[in-house]
Amino acid sequence: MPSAPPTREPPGRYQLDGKGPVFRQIERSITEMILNGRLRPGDKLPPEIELSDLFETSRQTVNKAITELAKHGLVARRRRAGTLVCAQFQERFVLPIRDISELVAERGKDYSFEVTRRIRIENGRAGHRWSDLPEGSPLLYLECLHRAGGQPIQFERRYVSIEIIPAVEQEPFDDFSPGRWLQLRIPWSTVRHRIKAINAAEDIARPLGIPPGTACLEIERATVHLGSPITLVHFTHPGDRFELDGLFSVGGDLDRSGLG
Amino acid sequence: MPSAPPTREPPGRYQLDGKGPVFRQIERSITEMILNGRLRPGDKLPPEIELSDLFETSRQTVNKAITELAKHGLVARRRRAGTLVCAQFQERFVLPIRDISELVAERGKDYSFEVTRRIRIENGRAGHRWSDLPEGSPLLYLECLHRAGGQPIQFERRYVSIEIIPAVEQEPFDDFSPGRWLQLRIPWSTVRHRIKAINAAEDIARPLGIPPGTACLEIERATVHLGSPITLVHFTHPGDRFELDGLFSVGGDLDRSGLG
DNA sequence: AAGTGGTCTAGACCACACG
DNA sequence: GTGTGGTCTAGACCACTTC
Repeated sequence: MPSAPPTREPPGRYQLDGKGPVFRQIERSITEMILNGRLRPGDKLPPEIELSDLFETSRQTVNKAITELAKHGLVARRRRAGTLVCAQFQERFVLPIRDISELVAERGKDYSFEVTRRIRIENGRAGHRWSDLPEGSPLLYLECLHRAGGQPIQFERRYVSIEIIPAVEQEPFDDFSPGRWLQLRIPWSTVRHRIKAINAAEDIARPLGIPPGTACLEIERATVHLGSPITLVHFTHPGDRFELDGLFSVGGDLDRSGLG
Repeated sequence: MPSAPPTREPPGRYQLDGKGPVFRQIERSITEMILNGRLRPGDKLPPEIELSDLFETSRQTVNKAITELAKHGLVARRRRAGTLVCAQFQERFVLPIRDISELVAERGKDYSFEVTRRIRIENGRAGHRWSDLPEGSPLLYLECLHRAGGQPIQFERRYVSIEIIPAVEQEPFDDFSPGRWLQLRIPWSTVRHRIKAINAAEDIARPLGIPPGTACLEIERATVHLGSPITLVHFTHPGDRFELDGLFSVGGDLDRSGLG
């Protein structure tokens, strides 16, 4: 270990630390001041012009830094009024939703899937309905079981619009799961997710190998491309075998977390 | 309505549409080309210098636009190699997690809460454990029921570190729920979420007024500030009264969705 | 009216990665 | 080496919005 620097500045003045791009240094400097409480919610930051003097840089560079902070919700900007530290960095938590095969692989288990059912139906018939498409639209209905280390971990029920993706009728899904296959073939532009807890009904409990009534996490995903609904899928996971999780840090990685 | 423009360009060349800031126009132009399939995964975009000629603007402006697209995952940039259209706009879905009182208010129902239990404990005793803190740390344990239109919608069990937030011991939580109170008082810097489905045990089912075994969505949130764990909370929601949802669109709002 | 952020320019130097 | 993106500058004009 080299000796400590001669003077230990109290962290967080309008001051650069020389590490990395200047605009990142500015971001860090101000984020630290907010986290330290040196800048408190409602406080006004100096105008860009003044900050560019304090940091001895151009106004563009300051603007880039502060605009970034505003995107992350730490400050709010308004012309004439200036830049204010947000009352609360909003409840801006976000949760990533990832592909099951990746998650399984990441945990070092074998991933496998099996298409267990595959029928052509018309929308609205036989208890199948996808309300984003008109009655009678031709659909492919798929059921697919995903396993981690041999144990069922996700049961998938999916509708695919045959009008939009005619090729789906011929596809055997030997190499790729329906989700992957679609992902590789069709770009999406809008996706809606809904996440809820359900008690597993008999038809879901059986393939998953769990007692009926077991709590399951259900993720619904509706995918649209340029206004056309492409696929609607329900992923069902036994509650004791799967959870969503996400870590979120303000300003990137200032905080070494303190969490396991 | 003015008359339609004389020529209808096929959408998506390297061309501006005159609406809004130039860098947004560039973003739109390229996003459209990707969604249209005019630019396909793996395709290389012209270098910034060239784009700045095509769009008749400065390189800075082009850079700002493309950097944005890269952040959204539509393209990947590498020095020397150039800018490539991503194979798949990754599974970059994210799900916002919001405060229950806001959600309730948004749906036009009355929100209320009630602190139903409040005890001081030492970590690791009497069945209470928060593994991010050492054995024996003084904690405040709170239970709190949140209602929407009189109906229980969220049951909250929370630990607060008394060492970090001594004031919490005196706080009656009359005006603000524990979550709000902490939010106003303590900034956080890192948050971990876990979401799973559970069958409601008796002690949770009773306050929520649901039969034991009912599937519930459980959200765990651990909050840390500058390395110090602040609070750990479990929110439990009856599966039939609550769901998380989120809509995600590529490139902002190009797509009018096609979803209800 | 004036202060503040929003955007744009033309040019520059640098860092990196590939050939 | 050389092409490409990454960053920075000094200056400019404009658009809000509050004073």
